[in-house]
Amino acid sequence: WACARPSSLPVKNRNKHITDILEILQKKYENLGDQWRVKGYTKAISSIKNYPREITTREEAEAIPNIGKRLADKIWEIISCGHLRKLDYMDNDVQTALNVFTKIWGAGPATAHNWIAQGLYTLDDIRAKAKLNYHQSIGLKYYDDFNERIPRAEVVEIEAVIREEATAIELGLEVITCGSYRREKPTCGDVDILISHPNGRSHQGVYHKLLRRLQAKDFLTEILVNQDVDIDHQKLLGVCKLPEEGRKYRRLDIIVVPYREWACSLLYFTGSGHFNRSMRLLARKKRMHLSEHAISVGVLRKVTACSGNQKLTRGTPVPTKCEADIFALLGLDYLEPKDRDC
DNA sequence: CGGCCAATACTG
DNA sequence: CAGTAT
DNA sequence: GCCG
Repeated sequence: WACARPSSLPVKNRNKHITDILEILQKKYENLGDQWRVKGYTKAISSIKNYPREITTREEAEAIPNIGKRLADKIWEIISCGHLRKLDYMDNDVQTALNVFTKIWGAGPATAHNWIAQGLYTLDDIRAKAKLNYHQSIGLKYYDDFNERIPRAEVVEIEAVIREEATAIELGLEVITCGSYRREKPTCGDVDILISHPNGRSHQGVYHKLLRRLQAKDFLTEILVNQDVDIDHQKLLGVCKLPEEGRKYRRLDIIVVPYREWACSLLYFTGSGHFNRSMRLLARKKRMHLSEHAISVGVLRKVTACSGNQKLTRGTPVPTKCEADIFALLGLDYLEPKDRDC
């Protein structure tokens, strides 16, 4: 299980000539929205990158975990011909455009294909002719900034602004930056900030005041999604910019949760996404249910032909005070955030 | 074959 | 509902 | 895509 062991030290990839080509194919399937095939490629490419020797035969390839007949054939063609004919049949202009378009926040494979079907191939085409929804218009406006990594030092600055404003509203709030920052990555794609209050009630009302304050000082510049689920749960997907000249616009997520959900929220928003899915599947196998709200035991599921696993009972939520409680319930050794990067 | 690296919320 | 996002 |  990915959630059961820390990510190991990287090994030198002795088959880059193979993985480079497979990654192009994987990208193609990403652009098609074929998530399961992409997962298959991810596992296969990872296995190859961790393989200690240069692969020289088809049999050797097929013996590697997560490499089946189809990938073994492709690998053999790469080894023997130095080339994969399948790539020649790909329309590179289309693939290039898809890669560019799907990096617009709010545009995925379906939208990107629609645009190409309309004869649009460049960001200038999109600016001039595409019909954009609100999310996509913001994604396009800040295209370069959003696709730039955020140095940890800047995440610290952004967090400081939010903590200062939050603390001015209510003393004792917990404000913590999650995501790749908490996993100690050198740079981050966005800033994920989780807010709650240990007394279990003073988080209420903080969200709206915080948004107003951040907007008033022109720090929060755009609101993409404003989820106001109930009095206990709010989530912002927005855009922020530090005040100094030349600062970049950054994607900012703020989540406010009740303190009873602190541990599960912290776990969820720290990720990684892969780690979360792995942990949730393990929970399911153990007849539990893990979400960003809670971990429940005694969940019964019905297995039906058409809709797969459906929950019959919600089970009983187990109180948790920290992430370690969740690991323990699942029978796992605790992993530090930096070791959840898989 | 069907499951897999999930569960949930919003937009249009 | 499909699409996109976390 | 791979796997059982």
